[in-house]
Amino acid sequence: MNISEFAKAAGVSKSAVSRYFNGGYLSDEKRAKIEETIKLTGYAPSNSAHAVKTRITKQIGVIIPKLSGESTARVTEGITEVLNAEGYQSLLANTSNDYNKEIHFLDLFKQNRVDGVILLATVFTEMHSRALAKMRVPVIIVGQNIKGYSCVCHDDEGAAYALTKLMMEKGVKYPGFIGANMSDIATGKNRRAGFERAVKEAGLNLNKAFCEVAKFSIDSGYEKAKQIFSGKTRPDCLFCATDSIAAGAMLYCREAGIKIPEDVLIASVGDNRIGQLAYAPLTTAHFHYKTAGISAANMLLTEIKSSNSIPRTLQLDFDIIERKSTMKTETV
Amino acid sequence: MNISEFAKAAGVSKSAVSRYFNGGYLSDEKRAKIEETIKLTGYAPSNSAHAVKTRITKQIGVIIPKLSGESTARVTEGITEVLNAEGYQSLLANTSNDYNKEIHFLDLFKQNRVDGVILLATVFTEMHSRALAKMRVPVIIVGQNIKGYSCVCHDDEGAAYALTKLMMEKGVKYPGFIGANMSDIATGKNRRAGFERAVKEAGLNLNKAFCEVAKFSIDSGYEKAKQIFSGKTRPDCLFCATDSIAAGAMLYCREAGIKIPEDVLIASVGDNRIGQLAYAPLTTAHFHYKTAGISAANMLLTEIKSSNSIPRTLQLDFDIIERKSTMKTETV
DNA sequence: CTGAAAGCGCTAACAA
DNA sequence: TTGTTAGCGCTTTCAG
Repeated sequence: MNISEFAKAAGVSKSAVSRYFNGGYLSDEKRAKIEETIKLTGYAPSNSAHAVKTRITKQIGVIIPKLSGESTARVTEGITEVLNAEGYQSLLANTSNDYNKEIHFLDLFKQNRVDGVILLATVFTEMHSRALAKMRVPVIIVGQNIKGYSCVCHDDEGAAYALTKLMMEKGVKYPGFIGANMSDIATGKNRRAGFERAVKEAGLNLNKAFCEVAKFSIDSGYEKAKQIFSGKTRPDCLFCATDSIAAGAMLYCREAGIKIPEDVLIASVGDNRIGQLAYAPLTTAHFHYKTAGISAANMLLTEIKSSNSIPRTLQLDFDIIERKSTMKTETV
Repeated sequence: MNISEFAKAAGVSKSAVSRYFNGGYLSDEKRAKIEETIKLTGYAPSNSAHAVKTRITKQIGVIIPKLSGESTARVTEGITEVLNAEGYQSLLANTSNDYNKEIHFLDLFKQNRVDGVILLATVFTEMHSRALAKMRVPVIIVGQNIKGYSCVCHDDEGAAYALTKLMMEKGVKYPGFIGANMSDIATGKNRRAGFERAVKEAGLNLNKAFCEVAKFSIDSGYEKAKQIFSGKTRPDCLFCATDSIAAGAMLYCREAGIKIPEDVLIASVGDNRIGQLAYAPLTTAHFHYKTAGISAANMLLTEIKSSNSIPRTLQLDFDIIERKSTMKTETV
């Protein structure tokens, strides 16, 4: 059923119907007639046709690196919550950590004429800039701080620093590190920088054999921990870039009989549920992921409404949560 | 830029451009011209306009009860993966466990003229049937087995039975249960049924004081475990409807000094990552969530293509994974 | 193989 | 307040 048929059924003009749905002048009488006919027919106007005329789709493209991961899930949850509340819908694109797909989805979003885009970024390349430049709609980047774009991000360096420092203060001597790929500025580079700053401040040397780069998974954390702990000497503390990596490392430690925190302290960033319940509850930096999603969505909606606004960056703070994995009395 | 402007820029007719994008007859010469001009201008045809004409949006509405939860995330991941691969986009609607919102989103999807709907169902009411009846597109229901609809679901009763039986065989005498709301047929009713069947078969009586209903959260599991374990007598085994609930229960046990598996066996359904890493690794039934998502999406796509097909139900099997939380030698 | 033209369902002047 | 009308950007006959 289309607007003409519906208008006829209701005994009013197309315009009246259009006005009813878009809030124009309308007599109560016609309004009542229309409402009644809606109940009868279940008519709902077509978004597509509406979009062709108005160039407003009320759809937002959301690009995420993966769905089954607590942090991205929480960000996405925050995003969709405010988007839905404001009458927008989310076109969700999952890249499965393949950032070439980000470009692909950006193109798709262009065809869909979305009103805006939120990109949960990992690696940001030249290709990304080019693809984003072509989008004629506001874009918000979450999780990375990229010059020239509106961003919502976390204090990765600060969190890694605080966590590492907390361990340093327990008097450890041989710091270990399992990080993420350095091309991921926030998770890879910045967290590593924070770790190194704290190590340096403590006057310690970094043994390269204790430093590894893992993928974002428990399995990968397990493997890297195995490598690190299978040498003659072992670290007495381990900073992991993410909770998943730490979870994998802890799994290995349990198997290998390495005690946490007696033999090695462990800390990581993210505050996943997993860390809370682990056999050695994990010291972590709580990032406000959902808040990040909410903020990003609000930022986007603001930009959509005010058509042209300058890029701005929102950095969210973190909370250090100390749990058993670093609870060791000083041994200096 | 629209098709007319683009056609002019490329020196061809609108029809030629349309044919280029939709695969009609076209000379190589024109094809080349068009391709070149696309590179130059970055033109992409509007999905909305396309949808108005063809009534095909290439969008699928996906309704989920929540995003940050491993099982739904994995189902959704499976869904989006095949949808994207087939050139469809997912309009994601998160109800935050408020099933009135499901009706709302169904209405929205009608306006969006989505090509199909996938509903990760929890509670299914009369309102749902009515709303679904109004949709003129194929619908697949995931997670529940509902008469008259195409469904992809799990063997909830069987999994609960197998898990409970596994515990019964260890010679326990006082079964405990933390379930989900009975209005959720799959998770609430069926899992409870499986549990009770195994208990009955073992010739044991169910102490009502050891049975609780929890929400889908760690916190709720914790609270209910507290209630169950704070009486004079205690259960010596505990079946939980979900891993989150079990996780909460384990958290309480750890606090209360109740040893797993020495004092109480625990098992639950879902195989969340959390169970693997827990201080007492959790015995669980692995449900193939991602496969469910993939199957549902494929089923939907099939229905979309073949316009009219009869409802069918696909029930996925499970795997029992025994871990330490039930590893107790028989004490008969 | 190609272009002109009609029309998808809707909105938004405009004149009444 | 209202209805008429001219499109929005695209597809798709249809005649060439």
